[in-house]
Amino acid sequence: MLMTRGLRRAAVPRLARRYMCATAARRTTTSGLVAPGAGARFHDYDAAVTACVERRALKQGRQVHAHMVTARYRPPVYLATRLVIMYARCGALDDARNVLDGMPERNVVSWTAMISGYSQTGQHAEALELFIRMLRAGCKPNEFTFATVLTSCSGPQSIHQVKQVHSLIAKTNFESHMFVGSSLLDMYAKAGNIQEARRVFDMLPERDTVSCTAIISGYAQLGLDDEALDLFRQLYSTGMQCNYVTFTTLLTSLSGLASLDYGRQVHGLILRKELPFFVVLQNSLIDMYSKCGKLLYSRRVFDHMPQRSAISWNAMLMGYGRHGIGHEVVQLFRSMTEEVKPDSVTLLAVLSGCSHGGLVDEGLDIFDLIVKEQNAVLSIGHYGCVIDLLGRSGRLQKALDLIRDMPFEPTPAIWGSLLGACRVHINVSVGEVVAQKLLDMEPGNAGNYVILSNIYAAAGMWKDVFRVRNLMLEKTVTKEPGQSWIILDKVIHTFRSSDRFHPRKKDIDAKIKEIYVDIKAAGFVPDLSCVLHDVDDEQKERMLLGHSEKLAVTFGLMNTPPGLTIRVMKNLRICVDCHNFAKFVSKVYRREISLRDKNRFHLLTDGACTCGDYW
DNA sequence: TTAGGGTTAG
Repeated sequence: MLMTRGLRRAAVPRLARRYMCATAARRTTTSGLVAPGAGARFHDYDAAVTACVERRALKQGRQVHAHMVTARYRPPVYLATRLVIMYARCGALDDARNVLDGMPERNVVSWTAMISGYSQTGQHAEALELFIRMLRAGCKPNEFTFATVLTSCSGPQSIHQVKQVHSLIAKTNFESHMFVGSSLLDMYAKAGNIQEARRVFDMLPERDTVSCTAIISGYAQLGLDDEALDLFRQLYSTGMQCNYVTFTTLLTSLSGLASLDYGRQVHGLILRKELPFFVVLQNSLIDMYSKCGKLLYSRRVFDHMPQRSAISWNAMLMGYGRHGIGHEVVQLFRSMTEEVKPDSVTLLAVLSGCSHGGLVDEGLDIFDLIVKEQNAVLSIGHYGCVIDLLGRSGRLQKALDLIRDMPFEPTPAIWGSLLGACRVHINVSVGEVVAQKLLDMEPGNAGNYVILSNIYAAAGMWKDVFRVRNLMLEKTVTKEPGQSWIILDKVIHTFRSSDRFHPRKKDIDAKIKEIYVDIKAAGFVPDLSCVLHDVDDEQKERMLLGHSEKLAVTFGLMNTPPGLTIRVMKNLRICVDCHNFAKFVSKVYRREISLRDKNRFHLLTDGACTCGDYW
């Protein structure tokens, strides 16, 4: 009876009503006497709102709120805060904000709940703005506020924002609070300052799985895979507890390193832990095996998954594409459409897979089909893939037309893709137009000069090769330092161009000279257009021999038994001369060579490569 | 009384 006093039954949702009754029963049995009044109504509303918060029941929550308004009930701070939380958790941020703005006084909980609502829906500017309003209103943030607001320090100004929030935190004791510290170090790492992230981590009085995972993830996100792996080993040996997020993070770094042995070991650890099924973790395993060159293992993981997300399919499609297995890309894509809806990444994976797999027309057909049937929103990346497909098939003019007609300003990557096609199809006229665009856009990028020089050299236009070299000398050109690595017995051996400091430099030099004689006898001709320095031909040959991937292949040949595949990784795209070198080594020494460059795998067997000399 | 930290494909 009491519970419906002043509350029309029909207006109160069933869920809320049930909680109201439960509260009434409790109160009746404990006190034995329940008097009607404002106190009773508070508990009814409180229980009802709590039920809605727990169940994310927005509709019922709105009804309870409407009931308060109709009954002219003015909720106290606590209850109004619960309403803010209810709306914020249900994603109804405008309603949450209305309640917050209408509160005669607000506490740290109501401010924080609202900030959290904005953070979790990606409205970071609003979150930060509200945080500032909170400070101006004289409300002191607590550990929850700091942990929340830090997650909104993103975007181009993130490092300054993190530093500002950090200076506020430093005035409190919250810097060593586990959640605040984890959030702080995570944001420093995301903003690119791994040193500061590490400093915060090292200062934490206690560490848990999340804080350890956050710092490892920080190294992984910045591509510092070696450091991520080292830190994991160190923390693991001192008793760090791992969960599925830790393993997912670690697998990302092992993928980057292409460290198959560690990858398998971690997989074994995961199996022994008997963790429940997590899609994200399995997706990481698919990606790790594919980037380690073991597609069959990826497929095995993929096939055994009880559930798959679009990301699982995309990871598998990318894997086939990366290995140049075009027909599997197309076949898997067809199966995918029966199970889940392809997304924009799927289209990228299929287009790039068809391009790398040599299935030009199939790729163009799928592109037309998806664009027509699904009204897909196309990004510049999709256009890049189609331009790549047209370029691969030699339809350079069509590719040029598409660049002119597409609704995006062409980026250097787009022109670069076309320039690569001009090199493969030795098209000087289009190549010159494209190169001019590129040289205007990024005059300091050495790679563009090299490819233009390759084109002239392939066409026998030696005067122009000379002209490009002089052009390059006039500018200050830079090149990301190339490095290659090979993993033998879990030890990573890294080589830089003309590595002078490798402990086995003498042995490697002797072996590479021996290889050079052998492959030259089999018909290898060095491609001097890959060197643009103003030196004589003999010196050019010496410089080419210093390329990091040649050193790594040579080191592999020296240190692995006959018959074993040599697996080498490179951080940039492989150069024409090194590709040719590897082809001859595979033939003369009867060795399969797997070369993973920035974009894809080259599997070289008996003088031929799976990329079909287009990459 | 309550708000909170780490993760996968390109």
